This record gives sequence, structure tokens and C-alpha cells, in this order.
Amino acid sequence: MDRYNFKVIENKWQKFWEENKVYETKLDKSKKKFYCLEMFPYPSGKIHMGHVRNYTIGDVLARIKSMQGYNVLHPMGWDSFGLPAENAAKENNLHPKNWTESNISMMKNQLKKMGLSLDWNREISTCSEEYYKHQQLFFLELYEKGLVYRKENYVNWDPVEQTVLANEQVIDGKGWRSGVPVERKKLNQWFFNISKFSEELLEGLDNLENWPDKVKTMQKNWIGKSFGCEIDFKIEGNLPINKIKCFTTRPDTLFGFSFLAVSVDHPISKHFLKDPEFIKFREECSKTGTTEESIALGEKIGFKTNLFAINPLDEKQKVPVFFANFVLMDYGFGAVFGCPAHDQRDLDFANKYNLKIKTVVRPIDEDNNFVVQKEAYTGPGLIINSKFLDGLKVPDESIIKTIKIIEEKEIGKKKINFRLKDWGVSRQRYWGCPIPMAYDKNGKVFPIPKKNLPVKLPENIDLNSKGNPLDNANEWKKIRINGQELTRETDTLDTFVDSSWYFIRFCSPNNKNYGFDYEEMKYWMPVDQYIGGVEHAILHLLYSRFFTMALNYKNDNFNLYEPFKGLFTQGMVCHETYKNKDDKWLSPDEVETKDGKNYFLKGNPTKKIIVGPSESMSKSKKNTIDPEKIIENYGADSVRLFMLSDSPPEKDVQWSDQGMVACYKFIQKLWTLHEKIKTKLKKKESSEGKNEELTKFTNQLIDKINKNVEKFNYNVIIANIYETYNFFNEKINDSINANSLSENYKKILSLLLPIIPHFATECLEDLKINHNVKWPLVDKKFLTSDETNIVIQVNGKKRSIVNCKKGISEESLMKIIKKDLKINKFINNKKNIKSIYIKDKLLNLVIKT
RNA sequence: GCCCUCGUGGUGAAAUUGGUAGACACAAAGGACUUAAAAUCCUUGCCCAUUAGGGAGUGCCAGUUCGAGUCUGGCCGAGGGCACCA
Repeated sequence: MDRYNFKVIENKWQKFWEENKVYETKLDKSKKKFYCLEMFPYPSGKIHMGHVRNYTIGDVLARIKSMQGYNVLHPMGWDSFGLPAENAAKENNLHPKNWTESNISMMKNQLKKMGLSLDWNREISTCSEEYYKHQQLFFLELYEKGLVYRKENYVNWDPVEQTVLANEQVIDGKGWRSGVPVERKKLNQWFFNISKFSEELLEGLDNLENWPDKVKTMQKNWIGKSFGCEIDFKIEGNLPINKIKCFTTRPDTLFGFSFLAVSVDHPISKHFLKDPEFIKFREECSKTGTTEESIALGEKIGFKTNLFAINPLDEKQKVPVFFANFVLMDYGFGAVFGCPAHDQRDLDFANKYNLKIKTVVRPIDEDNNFVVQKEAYTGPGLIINSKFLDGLKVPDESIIKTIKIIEEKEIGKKKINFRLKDWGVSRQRYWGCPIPMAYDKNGKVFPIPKKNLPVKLPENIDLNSKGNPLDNANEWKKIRINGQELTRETDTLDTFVDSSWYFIRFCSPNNKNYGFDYEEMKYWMPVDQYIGGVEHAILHLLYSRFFTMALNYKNDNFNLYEPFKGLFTQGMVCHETYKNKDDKWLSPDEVETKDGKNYFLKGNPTKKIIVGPSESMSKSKKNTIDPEKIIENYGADSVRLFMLSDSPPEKDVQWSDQGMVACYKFIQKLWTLHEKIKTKLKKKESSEGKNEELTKFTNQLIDKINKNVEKFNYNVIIANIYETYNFFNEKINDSINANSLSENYKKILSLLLPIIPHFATECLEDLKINHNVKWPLVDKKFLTSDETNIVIQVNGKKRSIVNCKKGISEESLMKIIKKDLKINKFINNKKNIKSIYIKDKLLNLVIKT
């Protein structure tokens, strides 16, 4: 008996699939389409286990859908602009383009070894002119639609990367890549008006039934809709300021008003610029915004002005106006009214500056003497101490009625605010899509005419110069449009723009004149199943939704609102971490263990290794496993099997060498079984009576797997397959009808095909079966049975199981039970109070003891 | 601080949605085969009992129910998201 030689066989089928263009897809309106997409990778040069898991999950689904008769679009490409190329270029003196292209070719080879059913004919790379020229055209179209604008504002400046970061790219006050605290800097930037679609982006979530709730919640919180009103406060003082506008969600607590706080960037700050105390305060605020310490402490500081604000509902009430560090200029109007009794932040501030604390809401179970002390009361209740508002129910009634009063008095109006801010897309980098804009001497903006696209990146560039390389490309910068001397925009687009429409490009990747072909786009979009890491829950997924809406905006022909109908976020691949005594990370290759508890330096059992917790694989912690080596040692099918077994796909999976070996061995065992079956089939042995059992098992299996595919329970599918092996391996020793075996085994191989495609295809060919098999259908008559196992409980505890014909009456069942010794001893001499009978399933005898 | 998710054997996990808890796999221990090892196969799995069998048991405490891993309330713990959002 031959061992299964995965190297030869996997190579053989990969070649076959490629040469016969098996996975190339074409528009075919006679067929139902299915667009299966996995998030495309950044071409770092090496695939990692995260990719392997992601693409295995997607490939299984794509193959199943294809076998089910769908016309499946399953493409792959490269998110190939970005900073690492520039950094690598500096280190190795290689042009980013060359570095990127060689990485792509290496990674493509690795992906091909996984045996994925990808249509490589549709491969795209975002750094190619063929891709980014369309993006530049979109940029101009969005500009024409008024969805792109330029403004000067404060930006998150990453001092290491020397570039601007979007809010979403700042994590804990630090750059998402550099990990260094970001600084505030004022710059002229291009923006996408994403906030224009706040409402649509929020409402759209409700229709995304096949998205994880977790992601929808995260986006919902990010968009941050809040309902309230804007109120004008009259200002008294010795400065030419008449009023300050505030946004509030709690107008009903207006009688608890005790101070008014504005941002240091508020327009009124211009009157204080000569005050050295204020300048000092403002500097302090800009510092505290970013340091880790201030975030942890969250200390509220203020600068008292000599201005006073008047409560519009009670002119007699005058309160001081402060500048405060906790008020943000880019939310609401950069000003808030403080009600310490019912807002913890306001209470902290009031305590620090000895401001009045007036309770205006009491809980239902307290009386009107209720007084807020150490903790602000933010719960429901009734309004008190508020004159004509007294007695209103908090929150709904009180807020709605107060807004009505405010509107009648014409001191403010209802307002809905969003936390979502516009998307700053300018980056001071070379390796990105050039922004197709230019300026005259006065800074007036001129879009590059569409016929002049693409704006190509200059090839000869000095990446070692300081700042933005394009800014230093003096020749490139100069441009003449309609006889006018202009200077090009030197910023490039955030790479998240590149990935905001690549899924549309895949529909018609070779369309020359425009980013997509309408007919193709309408056939393939939306993506039916999108699969990727949860780390993109906000950034990429929100931007892509926005971009799709922006393309649709003022374009009746487009007619697509949501790009991703289904979303699945897979978990990460984790591995234990190892450190030596000098606190240096060690890779799994460098350590060994005999008992699984004590680890030593490889080849040196005296050097003990400290084992850390299992964390997601990362280069910095050295806890990575190289997929290329694993595929080399165990084969693609084994790795695919392991990626799906053990943990549910949405959860993190723990890498385990033993688990990997087990999967490899299992495929060897499957091969041994295959050889046994083949021998049996050759003998054409026939035996009646053994058919039914096999057919029944197979049909029930198909049914189970169908349900588990639906729910993405791929780990359970693998368990089902192990059960199948165990079942067949036992039955093969009996005499089996050859026709029945052949028929059912073919179905089993069809079920295996999406998961371990090389193995299953080889087995099919070995049996001379056309390997272009369909996904097997369930014959429902085999799902039911005349017999059933009825669980017999006594007082809710299982005491026995009775096998009998279905539809048995409770009385007949009782007769059987009375003869059952196991049950007998419980019911003998006891008074049977009652019994609960769930037909064909369970009988519970409730007995008084 | 606010929001979300999750707590099941030594480990990864299943559980028809309120009805046999621990499928399937990894690890461990014991055994079979073998001169031996590898490979393969079988058994065990927490407590009591020689066995038959019985008991406890899904983070903890209550509750609803004939019956709770599943539903409700409270507590504890872990993970993730957000960061002064007015």
C-alpha cells in the first residue's frame, strides 16, 4: 500500500487547475452569482498564518458555492501602496516599486501552494497605474459632487512617520504604526465629506443582516448619533461677545446650570491671545491631549474668564465662563453648559473650582429633598427645582418638552449631532496615489483635467531627504495647464482610499477607461460574503461603505448602497511566547520541551525558557510559524484542515504542532481507508441489507454539513468528517453492497473536496470519477426513522433510554418502563404524581419522595 | 468611566435553541500487538464503590420550570471596542 504523497499530488492538481483555467470566471446572466471575497493582503513578501486561516475559510465557501451551481467570483489582489515599501527602500536602496513587485511575486507563489480556487486572471495591484488612475478620476468626480474639500485644521501628526494620521489611526493617543504619541499640527488637508452620510451609514447597518452584531455596534458607536438641542447663551462682560452657542443632550437640566465651558480653540479665544496666562493654559491643554498620563488621570482643568453666561430660562442666573481642556472644538459647537449634579465630568470640574452644584433630577424612589453629592445622578426620575419644568419624567418627556419650550422662546432648536468626523485623506508620503490637484501662486485650487490623468508618480526620487519626497521633486511639481504655470499637490492619498473600492474593480479588472464596467458591476456586486480580520471593523469597512455611497451619490445609474451583503470576521492565530533570562524574545524554533511544561533552549537543556501567554502571532514577539515551511512539511490540505478544526472560525485559534501533525496523520488515514474502499469496489462484492445504513449515514451527514456551512461552524464540519472516517473505517470490514458503497463514497468525497481539494480530487480520479462533482443533495427520506430513543427521566434525571417505534403512546411507553429494571426501582412503591411526555423524545416521571 | 462579547474536563471545543452535558480532536495514564521502538488499536477520564451502580457537576448566588449550559436578576472573572462626544 502506497503512502499518500502530498508533494506530488498537490503539485499535480495545482498545475492542472492553472493550465485548464478552472477557476476563471465570466459574466453569465443565466447563472446565479456568488461573490466571495477575502480581504486582500499587503504584500510584505511572506504570507502569515492569519492569511492562511482567512483564505482557507473563504476558499471552502467559494468551492462549496461553485459546486452548488453558482457562478462564483473569487479574486485576489494586492493592497500595495504604503509606508513599509518606502522604509524598505531606504534600508535596501531599492525602489519601492521593485521591492513591492518582487514581494508580490513571492507571495503569489506561496498562495498558489495553498490550492486556493482563485481567479488569478483578475489580479489587481493598487500601486499600479492601471489601478490608481481610476482612483484619481473618482477623486475628481467626488470633488465635482462636492464630497471632497480642502481645509486647514488641526491634524494628528506622527513625528516618526512624518505624516498625518486619521482619527481612526490614532490608538491610545499614539500612531497605529509607530506607537509614538501623536502631536497636534495645523495643516492644509484634503477631506472626504464622510459625515454627510452619517445618517445613511448608521441606518444602513440595520439592513446588514449578515454582518456580526459586534461590528455593527462598533460602527454605530463610532458614528455616535446623539439627539438634543442647540442653545444660545447670552454673554455679559467687557468683551465684544454677545452669545455662545452650545449643544446639549440634556436641555432638561438647564436649571442646574453652573458654568459654561468652551474649547481653547473656540473663536472667542482670539480675544485672549494677549493674556500670557491664557497662552500658558492653552499650551498645557495641547500637551495633555496626547500624553498617556493625562489620559489615564483624565484631569479636568479650566481657565476662568471674566465673562458670564446667562441662563436663557432664568435671566437672573449668571454663571462664569471657563476655557476647559475637556471641551473639543470639533464636536458640537466647541462649547458646553455645565450641570454638575447630572454629569460626572461637570461634577469633577465643579468640585475643582468650587462651583455651585444644584440638583434638578431626583430618582423616582427619592423625595424632593434628594441632593447629589459625590456622584452625579444620570439615571431616570423626575425634574425638581426647575420652576415650570418640575415634575417632568426624565429622560424622554423632560427632554422633548424642554426642547419645545426652548424652540417657542426662540433661544435654540432641536439638533442631532454625530461624532463621526470627515475623513482626512492627505498623506505626506511618496508611495501612494497622487492627488490630482494643482495650485497657482495664490494657492487657488485647480483640478488636473481628466484627459491628463493619470498623475504618475515620478520614478526618480530621493527617499532619504527629509519630509515629503514629492515636495522635493521640483521638476515633477511644475505643471502647465491651459497655459498657466501651476504647482502640483504633493500629498498622496491615504491607502485606505485604495482599499475602499478594490472590490468593485474586481468585477471588471481590465476595464480601460473607467474604474469599472457598469454591466459587470451590476451583475457581481454586492459582495455576498466578505471575510477578514475584525481589526478592520471600523476603518476599512466604514470607508468602503462611504465610498460606495459616494459613487452612488448623484449617479442614478449606479444603484448600489452597501458593498458587502455578508461579513464574517475570523479570529487570529495565536502561539505561546518565549523569552530567555535576558528578557529577549525567542522563536518556537529556538526552544524545545519534553513534557510540555518545562521549556529549554534547543540543544541546551540547562537553559530554561520562560513561557509567556499565547498571543496573536507577530514578528515583534517572534511567536510566528512560517506557513511556507508547514506546507512544505505537511502539505496544503493538512494545513487547511488544521486551520478549520479545533476552534470556531470567529474565535482565536491556538497554534499547536500536535494538532498540525494530527491533521497530517488524518489525511494519511483517509488515504488508507480510500485504498480499502477501492479494493472493496473492485471485488464488486454484493450483500443485501447493508445498503440502507450507509445511505442513511451519508444523507444525515450532508444535512448536518449543510447546516454547519450556513452557520460558519467549520470546526464542527471537521468533527463530522472525523465521525465519517470512524464510521466508514468500521463498516468497511463488513460486507457491503458495492453500488451502495460507490454511490455514498462519491458523495463523501464531494463533501471533502472544498476542504482538502487536492486529496479529494486525487481520490475521485483514482476511482475514475469525473472530478467536476456537484455538491450532493440530501434525500430527506433518509433523515427520518421509524425508531426513536426516548429518554426516561425520574424527577428530571436521566435514568434510562428506551428504543421504540415512533408515535408510541404514553400508556404503551409506561408498560415498557414498568418492565425496565433501571426505572422500576425508582417507581416501585412510590406514588406517581404526574408525568410529562414529549412525544418520541422524553418522558419525565415526577415522583414525590 | 461607558458600550459589547464570553465563562463547559488537563487542553481546543460540541450540544437539534428549554429535553441524554462533554460529540470530535489533542494530551495523559493503563493495556494489546512487537525481541524492542515507531506505527496502530482498545480502555480510563471528577468523587464514592471490587463490580453492579450511585453522587456531584457547565464561573458564583438566587429565581422561573416537571426539567436550565441554554431563560430572568445579582455578583465575580476574562477578552474586545471607545476615550473627556456635552
